[in-house]
Parts: sequence; C-alpha cells; structure tokens
Amino acid sequence: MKMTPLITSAVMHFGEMGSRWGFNRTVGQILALIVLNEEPISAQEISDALNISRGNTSMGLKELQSWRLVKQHLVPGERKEFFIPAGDIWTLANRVFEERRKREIDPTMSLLRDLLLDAPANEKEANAQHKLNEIHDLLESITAWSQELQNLGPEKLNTLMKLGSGVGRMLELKDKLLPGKNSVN
Amino acid sequence: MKMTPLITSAVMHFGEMGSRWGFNRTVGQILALIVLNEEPISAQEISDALNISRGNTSMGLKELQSWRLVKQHLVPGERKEFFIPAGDIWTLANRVFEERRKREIDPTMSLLRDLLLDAPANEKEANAQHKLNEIHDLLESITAWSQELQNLGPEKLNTLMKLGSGVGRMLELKDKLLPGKNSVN
DNA sequence: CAGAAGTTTCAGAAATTACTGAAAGTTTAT
DNA sequence: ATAAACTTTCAGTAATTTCTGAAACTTCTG
Repeated sequence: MKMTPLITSAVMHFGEMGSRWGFNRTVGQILALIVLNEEPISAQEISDALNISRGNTSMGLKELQSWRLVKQHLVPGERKEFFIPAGDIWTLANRVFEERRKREIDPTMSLLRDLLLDAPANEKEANAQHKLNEIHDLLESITAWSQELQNLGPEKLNTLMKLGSGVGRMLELKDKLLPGKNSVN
Repeated sequence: MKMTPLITSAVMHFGEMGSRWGFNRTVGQILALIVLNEEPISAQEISDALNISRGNTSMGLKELQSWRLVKQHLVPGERKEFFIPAGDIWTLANRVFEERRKREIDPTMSLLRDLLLDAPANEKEANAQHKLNEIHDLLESITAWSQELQNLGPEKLNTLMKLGSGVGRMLELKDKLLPGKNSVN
C-alpha cells in the first residue's frame, strides 16, 4: 500500500482538516485513505501507510464506524478484516452532517428545553429565557430542515442546489399557488 | 454582574459545547454571557463572572470579534469598553455558519482544485482524482447553497424551513411551471 | 507631562487530547 | 487444547491547546 504523491497530499490535508470536521488528525487521514483507495484496505496497511501505531488505527477505525463513514468488508479466504467507505460521497457527507447534528445541536436543544420549563425568577432571567427560546426555535428549525434535506435524497437536493437564487423567486410563487398553507409568521 | 442560576447553567453549557462549535470553552462562555445579558458588559465584569484571567478574556473577546459575533459598544462618559452581541440570534447563527465555512470548507476546496490540475500519474491516481472531483463538486454545491440561504434573509429562510416536507412537492411543481429553466441533470 | 485607568501580549504552567506499544482478548485452524 | 493470526484495550507518555499573570502598551485626565 504505497501512497502516490497525490494521495499523500490529499490524505495529509484531510488529516489537518480532520479536527475542524469533528474528528482528530489520524481519523481524518484514515478516512481519506479508505475513500481514495479503490480496493479494500486492512488495518495493518493503514498503520503502515500512515506511520501510526496499530492501536491508534484500531481506535480510529472504531470511531469512523461509529460515525458510520466506514464499514468492514470481509474478503473471502482472508483472515484479516478489510475496510471500505460506507457509501458514496453524498452518503458520507450526509452522515457527517447527521452525526454533527447529534453532537452539536441535540444536547443543547435538550438543555434549553429544560431551562425553559422553570419560571423566571426575575426580570433578568425573563429576558435571558426569551433569548434562550429564540435559540431553541432556531435550532429546532435547523434540525427539521436538515432532516428534510436528507429525505429529499441526492438528486432532488442537487436540483434544489442548482436552482440557486431561483429559490427566492419560487417562494413568492408558492405563496400565490398554495395560499393559506404553511403561512409565514 | 452576578449570574442567576439559569444564566449560569446556560453559560456553562455553552462553554462545554463551545469546542464543538469551533471555539474553546471560555470563548463559548463569554459569548453566552454577552448574548444573555441585556446590558452591555465590560471585560472586567466578564472576567469576574466567569472566574477567568483578564488576559484570557481579552483573547476570547478578540476571537469573538474575529467571528463577528460580538462588537464593542462605547458608553458615553465611561472609560471602559463594553461588549454586546453583533446582531440578533439569526444574524449570529449566520455568522457562525459563514465563519465555519471559511475554516472548514474553503481551504479544502482550494487544495482540491490544485490537486485536480495535475495529470494523474497512473490508474490509481486517476481513480483517486475522480473521487476528489466528486468531493470538490459537493463542497462547491454546499458553499453555493449556504450563500444562497444567507441571501434569502431570515423571513424567507423561515418560510422555507416551515415548509418542511413541502419542499419536495414544490420541486416537482416547479418543473412543471418553469420548464426548461434550471433543468435537472 | 505624570500617572491613572484601562487593554493587549506572550512566555511559561496547567489542562486536555491523542498516540504508543505491550498485554489481554478473540477467532480460526490443526 | 494449542498455537497462530489477528484485534482491542488501556496505562503511561507525548503533543497540543488553553489559561494565567506579569509586563508592555495605549489612552485619557489633570
């Protein structure tokens, strides 16, 4: 499993970016390597290619599986386990969004719901609660929205994206076509 | 600047979540405090309320300003500098998206563009380049899309979000209404 | 201009996070 | 049941990130 210069650059970059995407350097590198390699690749090969310990590789693969970005692939006749991407690029991107939503939004939603249950103790708290409520609603919208996008599936999502600034025009159109439904507040 | 229990819980939580949102614990806490406090608040008050050093506060505020989430507010007659949120919740959320896009997507786009310029050295590289190209196109779509959403502004964005699963139906509708324009590929 | 009131910087300390490698665990084959 | 081939775990170490606080800087005020 010798990495070509192109693959090396890409893998290193995904390592650097990894931490910004929610995982650490080696996890990012492992992911890139698995995605860019057409053949299934073994844990040992990963360790060798990236010069990291076997233990680290094992942990990294575990994490990537928990993100559902990578899956095992059993090669008949082989004892070792091999790894391949858990789907095409679109699927992987969706998984990243979904997992991040779980980690970045859901816990906050849950806390906000709790904090909004208590009656405000004073003026100051009432104001803060109002702000927290705004945040809650925003996060709820984002969540609903992102789930909606996932349900659309790649093709329609693509249509929508390609539509670009047409979306705004379409919305106006819609208000005329479907009056009364889903009204704006 | 005594924090009420409610505000304390919220501030602490935003601190914990901070790192997932792209900044560190104290930066998250400072942001929450500024947002939840109706009055402008001074750097010293922030240090006291959060029990962090004056230096750390200074750095945190600098970072929040670089994210354009917080701005200075000069109180006439006061020597000190006060801080307030740089806009309403919607604005802040947009800023976070935008900044994260800059940090999480743009650098990768740039690298991918470069890597795609070189001719592939062999079969393996050609395959990898194809994958990289898919990733590039996806990121490009996401970028275009998120910019589009920002241009829509809060109200329309809200309409769109409230529309929920209606979006799918609307897309079909659109194809009938505007045939030939923005065709699907 | 001296000094008071405030802010920023940055070297080093503290806290956190990631990595290694050896030991323990698992599975398959004989 | 033993051993070979492989994987996982985890205690300790290494690397990175964050925080402190003292010194340097900047503005205002008298």
